Amino acid sequence: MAKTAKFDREEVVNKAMNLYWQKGFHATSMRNLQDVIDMRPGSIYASFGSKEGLFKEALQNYARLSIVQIRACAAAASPLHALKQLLRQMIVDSCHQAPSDMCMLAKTVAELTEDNAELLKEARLLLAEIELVFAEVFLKAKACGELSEHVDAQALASYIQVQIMGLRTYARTTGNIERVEVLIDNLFKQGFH
Amino acid sequence: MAKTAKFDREEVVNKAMNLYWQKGFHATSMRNLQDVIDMRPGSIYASFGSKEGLFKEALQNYARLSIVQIRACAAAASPLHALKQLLRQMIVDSCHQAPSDMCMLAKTVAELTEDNAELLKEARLLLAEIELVFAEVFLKAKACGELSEHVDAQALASYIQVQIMGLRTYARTTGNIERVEVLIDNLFKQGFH
DNA sequence: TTTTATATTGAACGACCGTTCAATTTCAAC
DNA sequence: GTTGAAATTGAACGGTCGTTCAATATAAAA
Repeated sequence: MAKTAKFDREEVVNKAMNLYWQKGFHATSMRNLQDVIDMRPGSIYASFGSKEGLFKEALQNYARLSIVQIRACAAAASPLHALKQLLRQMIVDSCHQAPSDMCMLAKTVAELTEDNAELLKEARLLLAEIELVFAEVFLKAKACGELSEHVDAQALASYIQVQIMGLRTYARTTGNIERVEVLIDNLFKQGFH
Repeated sequence: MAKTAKFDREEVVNKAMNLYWQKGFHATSMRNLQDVIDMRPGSIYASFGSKEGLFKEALQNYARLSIVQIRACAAAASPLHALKQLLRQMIVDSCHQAPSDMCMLAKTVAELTEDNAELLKEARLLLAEIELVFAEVFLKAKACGELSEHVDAQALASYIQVQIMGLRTYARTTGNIERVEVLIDNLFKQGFH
C-alpha cells in the first residue's frame, strides 16, 4: 500500500537528545539538528511536527534512560551503595563525556519560560516521575534493612533530587571534582542524612 | 567640548539584567532589550559593544547585588540566622516576583557552552567570588560562637552553594514551597550539618 | 507489473537575528 | 553665539531562523 519510514526513530531521537542536551533548546537550530540526525526538514516535520515536538520526544527519551538507571539501583543487592555509585558516575565520571554536565531535565526547567509552556510542563512532569523512582530505591533500602523503617522514602527522594541538582550545577561551575566527591561521600554517611 | 551621555547606566544595566535573568541569554533578542531599556541599537552598541558585552555587565551587576545581600549576613548579630532568612527570602518568598526562580549565574552556567566561552568564564568567576563571601559569613559565625572553631568555613561555603543551587532548581521544578521550607529548616539544624 | 499511499527531498518563504553606519542632534567649551 | 566632539537615531544589511510544500522517490498491495 505505502512506503515505510526508512529511518530508525529511536536512533534519531537519541541523536537529537544529545544535541539538545548539549546546547539547550534555544541555541539548537533545526539546521543543526538536520545535520546531526541526517534528515531533511520535510521528513523531520512529518515525523515530529515541530522543533518543540522533537524536543519533547528527546526529553521523554532522556527520562526513560534515566529511570532505567535508577531502577537498577532499586534492584541491586545494596540499593544505597548502588545509588551512591550512580551519583558518582553521573556527576564525577561521565561529566566530560556526556553532552552536558547538567541533567537535561533540570537544564530545561532552568532555561525555558512560559513562552514554551508545554515543554516546561513536560520537563517538570518527568522530573516528578523520576522522583518517584528514587522513592522506590529508598523503599527497597528500607526493605533491605539499609534504612530505618521509620524514614520517609518520599522525603528522601526529594532530598536526593535537590542534592543531585545542586551537585551537578556546582560541578559544572567549579570543575572541582575532589570537593564534589567529598560532598557525595558525606551524603551517604550516618545512614543517609 | 562634547555631549554627555543622557541615560543612567546603572538603571539601564538593571533593566537589561532583569530581562536576561528572566529569559536567558539566547532567548533574549536585542530588540527585546531595545524595548526594555529604551535605547536604539547605535547607542547600545556604542555603550556596551555587543549583546555579550551587555550580558557580561548584567552578570556583574547581579553578582554585585548578591554580594551586598550576603555581606549583610556576615555583618548581622547572628550570621547563621541572617543566612537562613536570606535563603528563605531568595528561594521561598521572592521566587514569584524576581525575574526567575533561578540564580542568574547558575542559570547562565547551565545554559551556555564554549560557544560563549567568555560569558561562561565570567559567570563561573563570579560564582567563585560569591562562594568566598559565603565563607566570610561562616567565619563570622565562628567568631560569634555560632559555629565550632574547628569547622572549615570554605567547605561550608561550597556546601551552601550546592544547597542553594539545588533548592532553587527544585523549587522551580516542583513549586512545592512547603517541602522547600522543610529542607531549609533541616539545613540549619545540628549546628549546620 | 501496475497502482497508490506515503516517505522523502530541498528550494523557498517571511520573519527575525545581531550588527553597522551615515545622518542628525545635543551640549560643554570657547 | 559659534564650534565641534560625542551621543543618538533608525533604516538597512547579510545571515539565519523555524517552517512549508510541490515535486519526486519508494515500497507494500493488488
